[in-house]
Amino acid sequence: MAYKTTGDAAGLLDFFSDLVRCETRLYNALNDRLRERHGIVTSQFEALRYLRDHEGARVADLAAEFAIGIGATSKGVDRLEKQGWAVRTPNPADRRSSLLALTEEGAALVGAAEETFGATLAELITGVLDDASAAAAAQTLSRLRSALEQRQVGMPTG
Amino acid sequence: MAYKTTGDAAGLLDFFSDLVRCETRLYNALNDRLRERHGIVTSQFEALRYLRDHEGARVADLAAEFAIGIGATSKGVDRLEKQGWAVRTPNPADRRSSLLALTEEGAALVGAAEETFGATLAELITGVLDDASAAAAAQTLSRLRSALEQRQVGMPTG
DNA sequence: TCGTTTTATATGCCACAGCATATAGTGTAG
DNA sequence: CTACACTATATGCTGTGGCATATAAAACGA
Repeated sequence: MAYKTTGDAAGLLDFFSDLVRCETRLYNALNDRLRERHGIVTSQFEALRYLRDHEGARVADLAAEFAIGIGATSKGVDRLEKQGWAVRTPNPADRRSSLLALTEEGAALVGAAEETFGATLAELITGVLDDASAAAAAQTLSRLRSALEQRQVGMPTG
Repeated sequence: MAYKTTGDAAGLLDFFSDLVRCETRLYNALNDRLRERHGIVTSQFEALRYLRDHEGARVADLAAEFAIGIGATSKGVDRLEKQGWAVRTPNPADRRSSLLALTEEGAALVGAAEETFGATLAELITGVLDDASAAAAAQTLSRLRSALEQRQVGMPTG
C-alpha cells in the first residue's frame, strides 16, 4: 500500500491537504460558472437546493447542514429574500423562528443552476476519475461526513 | 454499486456535497484546536508548513498552492511577518518579488502545531474510516487534485 | 537605449463569515 | 401565573478573501 491514512500522521496530513485543495478548486470553478450563468454563487446554490428539498426548514437547519454560524445563515437568508428567491414565513408553532421556502423564481433558478452545476462538475471530474474509484471515494466521504455530523464536529459557535 | 459518480449528475452532486461538508467540519475543528493551543488558524498552519518545506518560495507560489488570490496571499504574509513567524527577503534575481522564509520562531511553531494537527486529525478520522478505504480515498483525491492543478482549475483572478 | 508590454506584488474597496451580544418567545418550577 | 432559565434568530463589530487597480521591475522590439 502506498501509505496508511489512519494512525499515520503524515498520511493524514496529505489526505487533508488533498481534500482541501480539491474542495477549494472545485468550489472556485463552480462559483465562477454559476455566477456568470445564473448570478449566484455556490453557497447560494447549495442553500437554494436545500430549501427546495426541505421545505419548511428553519435558519438553524440550514446552519446545521452547512456547518456555518447562525448569524451568517441569517444574513444569507436576508440576501436570498432580497433577491426574491426565498421567503420567511411565520412559524405557527414557534414565533421565534420562521419557516423558509423558495419562491417560484427561486425554484426555477435552482432547477436551471442545477443543470449547470452538474454539467460543470462532470466536466471537471469525468475523465479524471474512473467510476469505481470515484464511487468508492464518495462512499468514504459520505461515511466520514455522517460521523462528523453525528459528533457535531466543527460547528461554529454563533 | 450504490451509485455511479462519473457521468451521473445526482451522484456527482452528492459527491461534491460530501466533499465540501467534510472539508468544512474538519477545517473548523482544526481551526478551533490550533487557535486554542497555538494561536494560529488552519490556513496559517498550512502556509507555515508550505514555507518550511519550500524555502525561498514567493508569494505567487503560495497563492498557486492554495488556489487563493495573490492579494489575499500578500496580506496573509503581512500577518505572518507581523507575528514574527516569517520574513520577506529581497529576491536577488527579481526585485519585484521577495523570497519568503520562516523565522526560527515560525519553524518552532510549525513543528508544535503539526503535532496538534496530526493528533486532532487522527482523533477525528481514526475509528471512522478503516485504513484501506481511507487510503483509497486519499489516492483518489490526490489524483483529482493533480488534474485540477494541471488544468489550473479554480484559480482566483487577483 | 527608449518605449511598450508583461509580470510580481501591494493596496483599496466591497462582500461575507465568525463571534459576541441583543431581543423576542418558550418552557418550567414553584 | 410569575419569575427564571433556555432557545431561535437578528444585528454589530471585526477579520479575511476576492477583485480591480496601482506600482515597480523585467522583457522585448525597434
